[in-house]
Amino acid sequence: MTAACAAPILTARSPEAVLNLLRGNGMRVSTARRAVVTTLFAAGGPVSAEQIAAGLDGSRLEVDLASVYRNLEKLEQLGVVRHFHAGHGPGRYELAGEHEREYLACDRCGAVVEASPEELEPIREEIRKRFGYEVRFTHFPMVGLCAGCGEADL
Amino acid sequence: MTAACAAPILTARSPEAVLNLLRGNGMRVSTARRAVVTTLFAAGGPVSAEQIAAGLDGSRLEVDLASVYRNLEKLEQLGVVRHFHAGHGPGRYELAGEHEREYLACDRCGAVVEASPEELEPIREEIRKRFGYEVRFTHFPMVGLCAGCGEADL
DNA sequence: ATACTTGCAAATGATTTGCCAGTGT
DNA sequence: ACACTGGCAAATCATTTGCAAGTAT
Repeated sequence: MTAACAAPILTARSPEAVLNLLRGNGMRVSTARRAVVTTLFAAGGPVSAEQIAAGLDGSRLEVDLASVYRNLEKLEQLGVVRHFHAGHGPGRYELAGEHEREYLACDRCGAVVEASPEELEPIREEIRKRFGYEVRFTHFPMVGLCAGCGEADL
Repeated sequence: MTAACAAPILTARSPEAVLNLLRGNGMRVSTARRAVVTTLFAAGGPVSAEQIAAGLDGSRLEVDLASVYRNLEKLEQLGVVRHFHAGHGPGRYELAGEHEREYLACDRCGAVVEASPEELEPIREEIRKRFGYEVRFTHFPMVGLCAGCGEADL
């Protein structure tokens, strides 16, 4: 196999673009692989491996879960996919863009909002100064209560 | 059984104090229970259920893991114990103090440092303002690279 | 004596791995 | 043809649950 590219190659515009990218990296385009990719495009946001396996519409499993995980892993190595863990529950996968994404997750309803590294920089800086830690909310988002759940709490 | 107290009752000074607290709440003091409590005191910091079951010294399992989890759950309901999830890997349990604790975890080496809600308030405020989220790093710490691992990274 | 507890086994949920048959190229 | 893949079953990891036997009170 050709050497895998660890750094994100480019923002994939379409399922076909990704599929070609795969071909270019010595990977084959199988039905399962195609399903994972197109489902990821159709989802338009973070989804679980199980959702991908079910083909979004929650119907019967169209692709074996093991294959989904194996494909997601490879796609992630190619920089086409990324995933994060929002509290309890399964990991969430989505197409990777050219810009890094960080998140905030609601502990109660599971809602996830995206944040850009730039707008989180002041926070990162504060933590860096105070604790010497370089925090990232890309793989493990910040967890708390979203506006809605926070109100319901009072 | 007596109504369980959800709010933290008091800071437990000693294993005996906790054990008495349990008795006062209609719980019995069994060998397994005693082991969990004393191990928690001996640990002096966050440990996994497995470590507790092994009796710290990593020897053979002294208490069944299921019992450890069951006990930790009850102790947590009583406000004597708390736990958090630092990235991948098992949850970490420790004695609860009177003050709430938040954490920062290193994604690479697993190191966890404690932070007080007060020193994190500016960050909480920033997030509140910017996203309307009320974040807490008590159950899901902030994750990143600690000073040591960050350097090794460059 | 009785209810609370335990150990052990089996079940869960998320994810990974072994294997061999199937298929892109 | 041949290496890459997929499906399926079994294995892992962390945690939970069912149960019958054991024990604190």
